[in-house]
Amino acid sequence: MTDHAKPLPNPELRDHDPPAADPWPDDPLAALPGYLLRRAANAMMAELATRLTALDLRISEATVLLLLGGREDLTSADIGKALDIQRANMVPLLARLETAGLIRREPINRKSQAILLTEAGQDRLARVREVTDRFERDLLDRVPDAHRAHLVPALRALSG
Amino acid sequence: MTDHAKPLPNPELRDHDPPAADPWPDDPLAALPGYLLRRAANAMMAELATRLTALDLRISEATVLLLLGGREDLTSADIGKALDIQRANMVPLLARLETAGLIRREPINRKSQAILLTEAGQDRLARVREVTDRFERDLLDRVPDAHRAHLVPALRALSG
DNA sequence: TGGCAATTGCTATGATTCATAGCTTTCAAT
DNA sequence: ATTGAAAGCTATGAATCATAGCAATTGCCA
Repeated sequence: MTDHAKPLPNPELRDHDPPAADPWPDDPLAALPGYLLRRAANAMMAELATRLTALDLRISEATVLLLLGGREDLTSADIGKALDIQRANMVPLLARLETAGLIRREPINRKSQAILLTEAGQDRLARVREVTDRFERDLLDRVPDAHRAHLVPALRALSG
Repeated sequence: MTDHAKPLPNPELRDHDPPAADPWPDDPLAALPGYLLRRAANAMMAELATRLTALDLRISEATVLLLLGGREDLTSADIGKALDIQRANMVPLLARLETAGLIRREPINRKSQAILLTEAGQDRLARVREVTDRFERDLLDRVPDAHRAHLVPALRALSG
């Protein structure tokens, strides 16, 4: 939930003058993009998870609602493929959403069923959108102007 | 382990002309920085984890070795604080490293003990550095030149 | 100096996430 | 008509992570 690594204790060299630049001059990890990527993602996801508790949703559940918005033709397997969730793991996820009355299932044929939002699901989705819109805005606000426009393209290059 | 979300099936509108630009024109998540951040981090961490299996180390274990490099004064609690790992969860982590002969413990007083690398630990650390150096280089190589320099500053703004 | 709060390292435990394997039913293509 | 693939599910195990509590020790402060 919290993800704020503390600087290492620095037994010797208590006073090194440039107090700016690198906030953790003795942390061998602070410069590693991979490490920073993980930390940033952890911190942001923890933040988002916290905000979503007000809607009684986990991140994965909110993501499913987002994906379902406006669509009425997606199967459990489709959603799983889009979000990289195993078929087996879709079961409890959708079960929870169904129990909460947010989704229902519509038979496509005797094998497949479409997952679609109930009215309650649409309402909840609207609130999810408020939370995520605000979240995305806050997230971008945290990155300095000079770098902001580069974040999405850079991340996109990494996620494929 | 895999983290490659597939585009959604697009039942209607099979041919929309600009085939470039947004590779997932119908994916409502593709534009969200938070979502991309999570996906990028998952993809990269899966990749790093795979590379580290050759050294029989998990990411958290390799990170501890990295942190321990050159230091001989860090306690379990120090490491935990630096990496944001609960004290309780440091126990099995360090136990595994100790069993593997990579670290040993040196009493500081009757309450605390310093964690330090054995010779084998130093050797393993050297190999960890090779893997992570290469990994960080490959990671940065994946992001287009125009955005590369902005990644670390942007991530740094998000992790604190 | 005596006492008390904080720290250390640990056990135990539960929640969450995620991957794998296997099963049955159904669809689809040859 | 048969067979291979897909859908949806169960069961299970691994890994990560958070919480609570405990005993011993330390350090601060009156």
